[in-house]
Amino acid sequence: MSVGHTGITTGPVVSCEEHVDCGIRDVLDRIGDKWSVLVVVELAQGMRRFRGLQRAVPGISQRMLTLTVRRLERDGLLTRTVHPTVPPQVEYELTPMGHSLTHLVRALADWSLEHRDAIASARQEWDGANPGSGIR
Amino acid sequence: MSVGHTGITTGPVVSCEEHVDCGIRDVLDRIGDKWSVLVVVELAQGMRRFRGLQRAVPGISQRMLTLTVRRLERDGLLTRTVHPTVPPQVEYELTPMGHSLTHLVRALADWSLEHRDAIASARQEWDGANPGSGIR
DNA sequence: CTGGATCCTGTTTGATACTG
DNA sequence: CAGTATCAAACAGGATCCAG
Repeated sequence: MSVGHTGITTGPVVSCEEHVDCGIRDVLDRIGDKWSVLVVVELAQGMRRFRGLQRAVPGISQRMLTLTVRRLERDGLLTRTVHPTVPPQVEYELTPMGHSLTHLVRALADWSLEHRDAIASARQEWDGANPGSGIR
Repeated sequence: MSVGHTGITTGPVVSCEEHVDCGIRDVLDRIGDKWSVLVVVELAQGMRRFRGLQRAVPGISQRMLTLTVRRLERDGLLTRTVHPTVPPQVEYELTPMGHSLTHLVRALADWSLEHRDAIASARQEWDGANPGSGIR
């Protein structure tokens, strides 16, 4: 560490002016995939079981739901509680860190809603000006 | 999912009353890819040319930079200005909407920095408890 | 019910070579 | 400098079958 600007050694508040990558990639690799955000949003409303999650997130396959919750569990964003009953019962619930992530997701949703129209028209205009460009 | 079923509507934790997907997918498809955020962060500091961008985003290939800026241009997040000189000069600059996106990116970076340690240790712990699971 | 294991497909990305 | 074109590798995701 060579930055001694404020004399603080371990607690840099945010400064994206120095490095392009401020660790954003870590978050995006986590929530940027196809299903994680949807699962987190559903779990924001309370504990869910496997089937409940799958029903709540239409279109997700068994395989992808398993992979998604495993990754979220690995990152400490949710807990997985197995009840050794028959048939088996597994409960998924957000951790405090998982709940804090929902605030970020909220910000994402807000920005999305605020600009979706502008983006849609920008796309339409661009596609009109650049026919057959292959960009999507 | 939200209406007509058993009333577990435990309050407005997240205001996604109608759909689990509030349009978040639109944003994530846009900025969730490997390079867009890095390009946007670099452009947040001002106008850049093609080579400048490529130098500022280490590891990006010519091809991916081209694709990335084209998509961002299509979505109205940046402008591409061609100067018919020799050699050619192309300037990229964020639009107002692109700048507003940087605020969201900042929120992402904030959350990331705030929780990166907790996530790292959670991963380490999980990996220790689940050897050879193949999850990453 | 909760997954693990396999196979298969489309998309994304990187490397390389070439152009105006 | 600023791309385009092409090929191949890597990966994510879906479908299906099977097990505890």
